[in-house]
Amino acid sequence: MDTAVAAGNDGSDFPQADSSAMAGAAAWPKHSEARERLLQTASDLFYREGIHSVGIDRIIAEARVTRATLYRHFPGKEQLVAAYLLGEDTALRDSIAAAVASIPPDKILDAILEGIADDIGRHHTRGCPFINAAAEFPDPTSEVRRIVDEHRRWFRSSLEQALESAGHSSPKAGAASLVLLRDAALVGGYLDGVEATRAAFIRTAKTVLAAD
Amino acid sequence: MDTAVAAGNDGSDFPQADSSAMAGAAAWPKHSEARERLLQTASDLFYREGIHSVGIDRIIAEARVTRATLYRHFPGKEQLVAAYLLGEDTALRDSIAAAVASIPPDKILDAILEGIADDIGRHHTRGCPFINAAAEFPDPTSEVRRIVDEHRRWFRSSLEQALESAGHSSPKAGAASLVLLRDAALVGGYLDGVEATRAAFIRTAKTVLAAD
DNA sequence: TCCAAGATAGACAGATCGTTCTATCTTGTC
DNA sequence: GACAAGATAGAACGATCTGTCTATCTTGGA
Repeated sequence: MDTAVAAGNDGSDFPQADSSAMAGAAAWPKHSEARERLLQTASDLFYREGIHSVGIDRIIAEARVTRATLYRHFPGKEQLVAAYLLGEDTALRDSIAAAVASIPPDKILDAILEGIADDIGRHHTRGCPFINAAAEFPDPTSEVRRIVDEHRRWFRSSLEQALESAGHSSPKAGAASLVLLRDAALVGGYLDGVEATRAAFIRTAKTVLAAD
Repeated sequence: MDTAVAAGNDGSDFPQADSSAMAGAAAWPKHSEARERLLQTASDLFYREGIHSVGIDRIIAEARVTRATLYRHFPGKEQLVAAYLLGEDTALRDSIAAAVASIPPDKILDAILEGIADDIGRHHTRGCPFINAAAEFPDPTSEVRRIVDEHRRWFRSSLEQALESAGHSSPKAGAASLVLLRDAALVGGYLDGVEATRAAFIRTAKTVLAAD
Protein backbone atom coordinates (compact mmCIF):
# COMPACT_ATOMS: atom_id res chain seq x y z
CA MET A 1 0.00 0.00 0.00
CA ASP A 2 1.28 3.38 -0.99
CA THR A 3 2.00 5.62 1.98
CA ALA A 4 0.66 8.55 0.00
CA VAL A 5 -2.83 7.25 0.60
CA ALA A 6 -2.34 6.47 4.24
CA ALA A 7 -4.92 7.93 6.50
CA GLY A 8 -3.84 10.21 9.27
CA ASN A 9 -4.95 13.52 10.51
CA ASP A 10 -4.94 15.14 7.13
CA GLY A 11 -8.70 15.05 6.89
CA SER A 12 -11.00 14.56 3.99
CA ASP A 13 -10.87 16.77 0.98
CA PHE A 14 -14.02 18.68 0.31
CA PRO A 15 -14.31 20.67 -2.85
CA GLN A 16 -13.67 24.35 -2.35
CA ALA A 17 -12.72 23.81 1.25
CA ASP A 18 -11.22 26.98 2.62
CA SER A 19 -7.71 26.59 3.98
CA SER A 20 -8.12 29.43 6.46
CA ALA A 21 -9.16 26.81 9.02
CA MET A 22 -5.56 25.61 9.01
CA ALA A 23 -4.39 28.96 10.31
CA GLY A 24 -6.75 28.61 13.25
CA ALA A 25 -5.22 25.23 14.05
CA ALA A 26 -1.90 26.93 14.71
CA ALA A 27 -3.39 28.51 17.85
CA TRP A 28 -3.80 25.12 19.54
CA PRO A 29 -1.45 23.99 22.25
CA LYS A 30 1.56 22.58 20.55
CA HIS A 31 2.59 19.04 21.30
CA SER A 32 6.14 17.84 21.14
CA GLU A 33 7.52 16.64 17.84
CA ALA A 34 8.04 13.15 19.18
CA ARG A 35 4.48 12.91 20.40
CA GLU A 36 3.13 14.04 17.05
CA ARG A 37 5.37 11.63 15.19
CA LEU A 38 4.15 8.86 17.46
CA LEU A 39 0.50 9.64 17.00
CA GLN A 40 0.86 10.06 13.26
CA THR A 41 2.65 6.73 12.92
CA ALA A 42 0.19 4.93 15.14
CA SER A 43 -2.76 6.42 13.27
CA ASP A 44 -1.34 5.31 9.93
CA LEU A 45 -0.70 1.81 11.19
CA PHE A 46 -4.05 1.47 12.93
CA TYR A 47 -5.92 2.57 9.86
CA ARG A 48 -3.92 0.58 7.33
CA GLU A 49 -3.41 -2.64 9.23
CA GLY A 50 -6.00 -2.73 11.99
CA ILE A 51 -5.71 -1.98 15.67
CA HIS A 52 -5.17 -5.31 17.40
CA SER A 53 -2.80 -6.48 14.68
CA VAL A 54 -0.37 -3.68 15.39
CA GLY A 55 1.55 -3.90 18.65
CA ILE A 56 3.32 -1.28 20.69
CA ASP A 57 6.76 -2.54 19.57
CA ARG A 58 5.88 -2.00 15.94
CA ILE A 59 4.57 1.49 16.58
CA ILE A 60 7.57 2.74 18.54
CA ALA A 61 10.00 1.20 16.06
CA GLU A 62 8.36 2.91 13.09
CA ALA A 63 7.81 6.18 14.93
CA ARG A 64 11.41 6.10 16.23
CA VAL A 65 10.39 6.92 19.76
CA THR A 66 10.94 4.91 22.91
CA ARG A 67 8.57 3.04 25.10
CA ALA A 68 8.97 5.62 27.81
CA THR A 69 7.98 8.37 25.40
CA LEU A 70 4.86 6.50 24.42
CA TYR A 71 3.78 5.90 28.01
CA ARG A 72 4.69 9.38 28.99
CA HIS A 73 2.13 10.78 26.59
CA PHE A 74 -0.49 8.02 26.61
CA PRO A 75 -1.42 5.94 29.66
CA GLY A 76 -1.99 2.89 27.50
CA LYS A 77 -2.62 1.57 24.01
CA GLU A 78 -6.31 2.23 24.22
CA GLN A 79 -5.70 5.93 24.79
CA LEU A 80 -3.48 5.97 21.73
CA VAL A 81 -6.32 4.42 19.74
CA ALA A 82 -8.70 7.02 21.14
CA ALA A 83 -6.35 9.79 20.05
CA TYR A 84 -6.23 8.32 16.55
CA LEU A 85 -10.01 8.31 16.29
CA LEU A 86 -10.33 11.79 17.76
CA GLY A 87 -7.83 12.97 15.17
CA GLU A 88 -9.97 11.49 12.41
CA ASP A 89 -13.09 13.02 13.97
CA THR A 90 -11.50 16.46 14.26
CA ALA A 91 -10.26 16.42 10.70
CA LEU A 92 -13.70 15.65 9.35
CA ARG A 93 -15.40 18.21 11.58
CA ASP A 94 -12.95 20.83 10.38
CA SER A 95 -13.59 19.94 6.77
CA ILE A 96 -17.35 20.11 7.14
CA ALA A 97 -17.16 23.37 9.07
CA ALA A 98 -14.95 24.88 6.37
CA ALA A 99 -17.30 23.72 3.63
CA VAL A 100 -20.37 25.07 5.45
CA ALA A 101 -18.60 28.39 5.96
CA SER A 102 -17.71 28.80 2.32
CA ILE A 103 -20.49 27.12 0.34
CA PRO A 104 -24.05 28.44 0.03
CA PRO A 105 -26.82 26.36 1.66
CA ASP A 106 -28.37 25.27 -1.61
CA LYS A 107 -25.04 23.83 -2.75
CA ILE A 108 -23.76 22.30 0.48
CA LEU A 109 -25.36 18.91 0.03
CA ASP A 110 -23.83 18.40 -3.37
CA ALA A 111 -20.51 19.46 -1.93
CA ILE A 112 -20.80 16.96 0.91
CA LEU A 113 -21.69 14.16 -1.46
CA GLU A 114 -18.83 15.06 -3.75
CA GLY A 115 -16.56 15.22 -0.75
CA ILE A 116 -17.51 11.73 0.32
CA ALA A 117 -17.10 10.39 -3.19
CA ASP A 118 -13.70 12.02 -3.40
CA ASP A 119 -12.64 10.84 0.03
CA ILE A 120 -13.11 7.15 -0.67
CA GLY A 121 -10.68 7.39 -3.55
CA ARG A 122 -8.11 9.64 -2.01
CA HIS A 123 -7.94 9.10 1.74
CA HIS A 124 -10.21 6.55 3.25
CA THR A 125 -9.31 3.75 0.90
CA ARG A 126 -9.37 1.14 3.60
CA GLY A 127 -12.86 1.73 4.74
CA CYS A 128 -14.14 3.93 7.50
CA PRO A 129 -11.82 4.27 10.51
CA PHE A 130 -14.82 4.38 12.83
CA ILE A 131 -16.58 1.35 11.38
CA ASN A 132 -13.30 -0.56 11.32
CA ALA A 133 -12.57 0.33 14.93
CA ALA A 134 -16.06 -0.70 15.97
CA ALA A 135 -15.48 -4.09 14.34
CA GLU A 136 -12.49 -4.59 16.62
CA PHE A 137 -14.07 -3.16 19.78
CA PRO A 138 -17.35 -4.89 20.54
CA ASP A 139 -17.74 -3.53 24.06
CA PRO A 140 -20.28 -0.71 23.84
CA THR A 141 -18.99 0.80 27.08
CA SER A 142 -15.43 1.22 25.86
CA GLU A 143 -13.94 4.61 25.13
CA VAL A 144 -13.42 3.62 21.53
CA ARG A 145 -17.09 2.95 21.06
CA ARG A 146 -18.04 6.13 22.85
CA ILE A 147 -15.94 8.10 20.37
CA VAL A 148 -17.41 6.23 17.43
CA ASP A 149 -20.95 6.87 18.65
CA GLU A 150 -20.31 10.55 19.27
CA HIS A 151 -18.76 10.93 15.85
CA ARG A 152 -21.72 9.31 14.18
CA ARG A 153 -24.19 11.44 16.14
CA TRP A 154 -22.37 14.59 15.05
CA PHE A 155 -22.23 13.50 11.44
CA ARG A 156 -25.94 12.66 11.31
CA SER A 157 -26.88 15.94 12.88
CA SER A 158 -24.60 17.82 10.47
CA LEU A 159 -26.45 16.22 7.58
CA GLU A 160 -29.79 17.11 9.16
CA GLN A 161 -28.72 20.72 9.45
CA ALA A 162 -27.47 20.81 5.89
CA LEU A 163 -30.73 19.32 4.64
CA GLU A 164 -32.74 21.75 6.72
CA SER A 165 -30.87 24.81 5.54
CA ALA A 166 -31.20 23.57 1.96
CA GLY A 167 -34.96 23.56 2.48
CA HIS A 168 -35.37 19.80 2.44
CA SER A 169 -38.87 18.65 3.40
CA SER A 170 -37.77 15.88 5.84
CA PRO A 171 -34.25 16.54 7.07
CA LYS A 172 -34.26 13.67 9.58
CA ALA A 173 -35.34 11.01 7.10
CA GLY A 174 -33.03 12.40 4.44
CA ALA A 175 -30.09 12.41 6.82
CA ALA A 176 -30.83 8.84 7.89
CA SER A 177 -30.70 7.76 4.26
CA LEU A 178 -27.52 9.68 3.59
CA VAL A 179 -25.82 8.24 6.67
CA LEU A 180 -26.63 4.78 5.32
CA LEU A 181 -25.15 5.71 1.98
CA ARG A 182 -22.07 7.30 3.47
CA ASP A 183 -21.34 4.17 5.49
CA ALA A 184 -21.88 2.06 2.40
CA ALA A 185 -19.62 4.24 0.27
CA LEU A 186 -16.73 3.77 2.66
CA VAL A 187 -17.23 0.02 2.92
CA GLY A 188 -17.87 -0.39 -0.80
CA GLY A 189 -14.93 1.76 -1.81
CA TYR A 190 -12.66 -0.56 0.14
CA LEU A 191 -14.19 -3.90 -0.75
CA ASP A 192 -15.72 -3.43 -4.19
CA GLY A 193 -13.54 -0.82 -5.83
CA VAL A 194 -13.64 2.94 -5.79
CA GLU A 195 -14.99 3.79 -9.22
CA ALA A 196 -18.02 1.54 -9.22
CA THR A 197 -18.85 2.45 -5.65
CA ARG A 198 -18.48 6.14 -6.31
CA ALA A 199 -20.89 6.00 -9.22
CA ALA A 200 -23.46 3.95 -7.33
CA PHE A 201 -23.16 6.16 -4.27
CA ILE A 202 -23.71 9.40 -6.14
CA ARG A 203 -26.56 8.01 -8.21
CA THR A 204 -28.32 6.54 -5.19
CA ALA A 205 -27.87 9.64 -3.10
CA LYS A 206 -29.27 11.78 -5.89
CA THR A 207 -32.24 9.45 -6.13
CA VAL A 208 -32.85 9.80 -2.42
CA LEU A 209 -32.60 13.58 -2.48
CA ALA A 210 -34.83 13.84 -5.49
CA ALA A 211 -37.54 11.71 -3.89
CA ASP A 212 -38.33 14.34 -1.23
CA MET B 1 -24.82 -9.96 24.87
CA ASP B 2 -27.48 -12.59 24.84
CA THR B 3 -26.23 -15.89 23.45
CA ALA B 4 -29.56 -16.31 21.73
CA VAL B 5 -28.52 -13.67 19.22
CA ALA B 6 -25.03 -14.94 18.69
CA ALA B 7 -24.16 -15.48 15.09
CA GLY B 8 -23.16 -18.87 13.95
CA ASN B 9 -24.11 -21.07 11.07
CA ASP B 10 -27.81 -20.73 11.62
CA GLY B 11 -28.15 -18.30 8.72
CA SER B 12 -30.44 -15.43 8.23
CA ASP B 13 -34.15 -15.72 8.58
CA PHE B 14 -36.01 -14.93 5.43
CA PRO B 15 -39.75 -14.68 5.52
CA GLN B 16 -41.49 -17.75 4.11
CA ALA B 17 -38.22 -19.55 3.71
CA ASP B 18 -38.87 -23.20 3.08
CA SER B 19 -37.39 -25.49 5.70
CA SER B 20 -37.02 -28.38 3.24
CA ALA B 21 -33.48 -27.10 2.62
CA MET B 22 -32.59 -28.25 6.11
CA ALA B 23 -33.36 -31.81 5.14
CA GLY B 24 -30.90 -31.50 2.24
CA ALA B 25 -28.18 -30.45 4.63
CA ALA B 26 -28.37 -33.82 6.36
CA ALA B 27 -26.93 -35.46 3.22
CA TRP B 28 -23.60 -33.69 3.69
CA PRO B 29 -20.54 -35.47 5.01
CA LYS B 30 -20.84 -35.48 8.76
CA HIS B 31 -18.01 -33.98 10.78
CA SER B 32 -17.15 -35.12 14.27
CA GLU B 33 -19.06 -33.63 17.18
CA ALA B 34 -15.88 -32.12 18.61
CA ARG B 35 -15.02 -30.43 15.33
CA GLU B 36 -18.49 -28.98 15.03
CA ARG B 37 -18.44 -27.78 18.62
CA LEU B 38 -15.07 -26.16 17.95
CA LEU B 39 -16.18 -24.41 14.78
CA GLN B 40 -19.43 -23.27 16.33
CA THR B 41 -17.64 -21.84 19.36
CA ALA B 42 -14.97 -20.17 17.29
CA SER B 43 -17.58 -18.69 14.96
CA ASP B 44 -19.56 -17.27 17.87
CA LEU B 45 -16.46 -15.77 19.44
CA PHE B 46 -15.08 -14.39 16.19
CA TYR B 47 -18.36 -12.72 15.39
CA ARG B 48 -19.12 -11.40 18.82
CA GLU B 49 -15.68 -10.30 19.90
CA GLY B 50 -13.56 -9.95 16.79
CA ILE B 51 -11.00 -12.25 15.28
CA HIS B 52 -7.61 -11.03 16.51
CA SER B 53 -8.99 -10.39 19.99
CA VAL B 54 -9.85 -14.03 20.49
CA GLY B 55 -6.93 -16.38 20.92
CA ILE B 56 -6.67 -20.12 20.45
CA ASP B 57 -6.61 -20.73 24.22
CA ARG B 58 -9.95 -19.02 24.65
CA ILE B 59 -11.53 -20.95 21.82
CA ILE B 60 -10.43 -24.39 22.98
CA ALA B 61 -11.38 -23.60 26.57
CA GLU B 62 -14.89 -22.56 25.62
CA ALA B 63 -15.32 -25.31 23.04
CA ARG B 64 -13.98 -27.90 25.55
CA VAL B 65 -11.63 -29.42 23.00
CA THR B 66 -7.88 -29.71 23.11
CA ARG B 67 -5.21 -28.03 21.14
CA ALA B 68 -4.45 -31.23 19.31
CA THR B 69 -8.08 -31.52 18.23
CA LEU B 70 -8.03 -28.02 16.88
CA TYR B 71 -4.85 -28.58 14.88
CA ARG B 72 -6.02 -31.94 13.75
CA HIS B 73 -8.97 -30.34 11.97
CA PHE B 74 -7.52 -26.96 11.02
CA PRO B 75 -3.91 -26.35 9.99
CA GLY B 76 -3.94 -22.96 11.67
CA LYS B 77 -6.04 -20.15 13.07
CA GLU B 78 -6.53 -18.57 9.70
CA GLN B 79 -8.16 -21.73 8.38
CA LEU B 80 -10.52 -21.68 11.33
CA VAL B 81 -11.41 -18.10 10.44
CA ALA B 82 -11.96 -19.13 6.84
CA ALA B 83 -14.27 -21.92 7.97
CA TYR B 84 -16.27 -19.44 10.04
CA LEU B 85 -16.73 -17.14 7.07
CA LEU B 86 -17.56 -19.99 4.73
CA GLY B 87 -20.19 -21.09 7.24
CA GLU B 88 -21.73 -17.63 7.19
CA ASP B 89 -21.56 -17.57 3.39
CA THR B 90 -23.19 -20.99 3.07
CA ALA B 91 -25.96 -20.09 5.45
CA LEU B 92 -26.88 -17.00 3.51
CA ARG B 93 -26.67 -18.77 0.17
CA ASP B 94 -28.99 -21.46 1.47
CA SER B 95 -31.45 -18.87 2.71
CA ILE B 96 -31.51 -16.99 -0.57
CA ALA B 97 -31.82 -20.20 -2.57
CA ALA B 98 -34.71 -21.31 -0.42
CA ALA B 99 -36.45 -17.98 -0.79
CA VAL B 100 -35.97 -17.95 -4.55
CA ALA B 101 -37.35 -21.48 -4.77
CA SER B 102 -40.50 -20.66 -2.84
CA ILE B 103 -41.31 -17.04 -3.62
CA PRO B 104 -42.58 -15.76 -6.97
CA PRO B 105 -40.25 -13.44 -8.92
CA ASP B 106 -42.39 -10.36 -8.46
CA LYS B 107 -42.26 -10.78 -4.69
CA ILE B 108 -38.66 -11.89 -4.23
CA LEU B 109 -37.18 -8.45 -3.86
CA ASP B 110 -39.54 -7.48 -1.09
CA ALA B 111 -38.73 -10.76 0.60
CA ILE B 112 -35.00 -10.12 0.37
CA LEU B 113 -35.37 -6.64 1.77
CA GLU B 114 -37.54 -7.91 4.59
CA GLY B 115 -35.01 -10.64 5.22
CA ILE B 116 -32.21 -8.16 5.56
CA ALA B 117 -34.26 -5.93 7.82
CA ASP B 118 -35.13 -8.94 9.97
CA ASP B 119 -31.58 -10.22 10.03
CA ILE B 120 -30.05 -7.10 11.52
CA GLY B 121 -32.34 -7.39 14.51
CA ARG B 122 -32.23 -11.13 15.01
CA HIS B 123 -28.87 -12.49 13.97
CA HIS B 124 -26.34 -10.09 12.65
CA THR B 125 -26.56 -7.64 15.50
CA ARG B 126 -22.85 -7.00 15.57
CA GLY B 127 -22.51 -5.88 12.03
CA CYS B 128 -21.63 -7.87 8.96
CA PRO B 129 -19.22 -10.76 9.57
CA PHE B 130 -17.60 -10.13 6.19
CA ILE B 131 -17.15 -6.39 6.63
CA ASN B 132 -15.88 -6.95 10.16
CA ALA B 133 -13.40 -9.57 8.97
CA ALA B 134 -12.20 -7.29 6.20
CA ALA B 135 -11.52 -4.57 8.76
CA GLU B 136 -9.18 -6.95 10.57
CA PHE B 137 -7.55 -8.43 7.44
CA PRO B 138 -6.17 -5.66 5.26
CA ASP B 139 -4.12 -7.93 2.99
CA PRO B 140 -6.11 -8.31 -0.22
CA THR B 141 -4.26 -11.50 -1.09
CA SER B 142 -5.24 -13.32 2.09
CA GLU B 143 -7.69 -16.20 2.09
CA VAL B 144 -10.00 -14.23 4.34
CA ARG B 145 -10.27 -11.45 1.82
CA ARG B 146 -10.72 -13.89 -1.03
CA ILE B 147 -13.72 -15.38 0.77
CA VAL B 148 -15.13 -11.93 1.52
CA ASP B 149 -14.75 -10.87 -2.11
CA GLU B 150 -16.33 -14.04 -3.44
CA HIS B 151 -19.22 -13.69 -1.02
CA ARG B 152 -19.85 -10.14 -2.07
CA ARG B 153 -19.67 -11.05 -5.78
CA TRP B 154 -22.23 -13.77 -5.26
CA PHE B 155 -24.54 -11.51 -3.29
CA ARG B 156 -24.42 -8.76 -5.89
CA SER B 157 -25.10 -11.16 -8.68
CA SER B 158 -27.99 -12.70 -6.75
CA LEU B 159 -29.56 -9.28 -6.46
CA GLU B 160 -29.00 -8.65 -10.16
CA GLN B 161 -30.78 -11.89 -10.99
CA ALA B 162 -33.64 -11.10 -8.67
CA LEU B 163 -34.05 -7.65 -10.21
CA GLU B 164 -33.89 -9.07 -13.68
CA SER B 165 -36.50 -11.75 -13.03
CA ALA B 166 -38.69 -9.13 -11.40
CA GLY B 167 -38.54 -7.17 -14.66
CA HIS B 168 -36.45 -4.32 -13.33
CA SER B 169 -35.22 -1.93 -16.02
CA SER B 170 -31.58 -1.72 -14.84
CA PRO B 171 -30.71 -4.76 -12.75
CA LYS B 172 -27.03 -3.88 -12.47
CA ALA B 173 -27.57 -0.35 -11.25
CA GLY B 174 -30.34 -1.45 -8.94
CA ALA B 175 -28.22 -4.20 -7.48
CA ALA B 176 -25.35 -1.78 -6.93
CA SER B 177 -27.66 0.47 -4.95
CA LEU B 178 -29.08 -2.40 -2.94
CA VAL B 179 -25.63 -3.73 -2.11
CA LEU B 180 -24.79 -0.30 -0.73
CA LEU B 181 -27.94 -0.32 1.35
CA ARG B 182 -27.42 -3.86 2.58
CA ASP B 183 -23.92 -3.00 3.77
CA ALA B 184 -25.24 0.11 5.44
CA ALA B 185 -28.07 -1.76 7.14
CA LEU B 186 -25.67 -4.15 8.79
CA VAL B 187 -23.33 -1.38 9.92
CA GLY B 188 -26.15 0.89 11.01
CA GLY B 189 -27.99 -1.86 12.85
CA TYR B 190 -24.90 -2.41 14.96
CA LEU B 191 -23.84 1.16 15.51
CA ASP B 192 -27.00 3.23 15.37
CA GLY B 193 -29.69 0.90 16.65
CA VAL B 194 -31.82 -1.65 14.89
CA GLU B 195 -35.21 0.03 14.73
CA ALA B 196 -34.11 3.33 13.26
CA THR B 197 -31.79 1.62 10.82
CA ARG B 198 -34.43 -0.84 9.75
CA ALA B 199 -36.88 1.92 8.96
CA ALA B 200 -34.34 3.99 7.04
CA PHE B 201 -33.12 0.94 5.15
CA ILE B 202 -36.55 -0.15 4.00
CA ARG B 203 -37.63 3.35 3.11
CA THR B 204 -34.45 4.07 1.15
CA ALA B 205 -34.52 0.75 -0.64
CA LYS B 206 -38.13 1.30 -1.64
CA THR B 207 -37.18 4.73 -2.95
CA VAL B 208 -34.40 3.22 -5.01
CA LEU B 209 -36.61 0.50 -6.44
CA ALA B 210 -39.40 2.92 -7.21
CA ALA B 211 -37.07 5.26 -9.07
CA ASP B 212 -36.45 2.79 -11.89
C1' DT C 1 24.99 28.00 34.41
C1' DC C 2 21.06 25.69 36.32
C1' DC C 3 16.93 23.34 36.05
C1' DA C 4 12.78 21.26 34.36
C1' DA C 5 10.65 18.97 30.72
C1' DG C 6 11.03 15.61 27.70
C1' DA C 7 13.76 12.70 25.00
C1' DT C 8 16.79 8.48 24.55
C1' DA C 9 18.31 3.41 25.32
C1' DG C 10 17.11 -0.13 26.88
C1' DA C 11 15.91 -4.12 30.65
C1' DC C 12 12.39 -6.43 32.91
C1' DA C 13 7.97 -8.71 34.22
C1' DG C 14 4.09 -11.53 33.62
C1' DA C 15 0.96 -12.82 30.38
C1' DT C 16 -0.56 -14.40 26.06
C1' DC C 17 0.08 -15.70 21.35
C1' DG C 18 -0.01 -19.60 17.66
C1' DT C 19 2.11 -23.82 16.74
C1' DT C 20 4.21 -28.50 17.59
C1' DC C 21 4.46 -32.54 20.05
C1' DT C 22 3.98 -36.86 23.28
C1' DA C 23 1.37 -40.14 25.75
C1' DT C 24 -2.82 -42.05 26.63
C1' DC C 25 -7.66 -42.96 26.31
C1' DT C 26 -12.20 -43.76 23.78
C1' DT C 27 -15.15 -45.43 20.32
C1' DG C 28 -16.84 -47.90 16.50
C1' DT C 29 -16.05 -51.40 13.06
C1' DC C 30 -14.44 -55.80 11.52
C1' DG D 1 -9.88 -58.81 20.49
C1' DA D 2 -7.44 -55.82 17.11
C1' DC D 3 -7.12 -51.68 14.95
C1' DA D 4 -7.81 -47.12 13.15
C1' DA D 5 -9.67 -42.72 13.80
C1' DG D 6 -10.21 -39.28 16.72
C1' DA D 7 -10.52 -37.65 21.26
C1' DT D 8 -8.17 -36.19 25.72
C1' DA D 9 -4.51 -33.89 28.86
C1' DG D 10 -1.33 -31.40 28.80
C1' DA D 11 4.00 -29.64 28.09
C1' DA D 12 7.04 -27.09 25.50
C1' DC D 13 8.66 -23.68 22.21
C1' DG D 14 9.79 -19.16 20.42
C1' DA D 15 7.69 -15.04 19.71
C1' DT D 16 5.05 -11.22 20.92
C1' DC D 17 2.05 -8.63 23.88
C1' DT D 18 1.35 -4.41 27.15
C1' DG D 19 2.99 -2.01 30.75
C1' DT D 20 6.73 -0.57 34.35
C1' DC D 21 11.05 1.08 35.39
C1' DT D 22 16.13 2.93 35.66
C1' DA D 23 19.78 5.65 34.02
C1' DT D 24 21.28 9.06 31.12
C1' DC D 25 21.16 12.61 27.69
C1' DT D 26 19.20 16.86 25.29
C1' DT D 27 17.02 21.17 24.87
C1' DG D 28 15.14 25.54 25.89
C1' DG D 29 14.20 29.12 29.10
C1' DA D 30 15.33 31.83 33.19
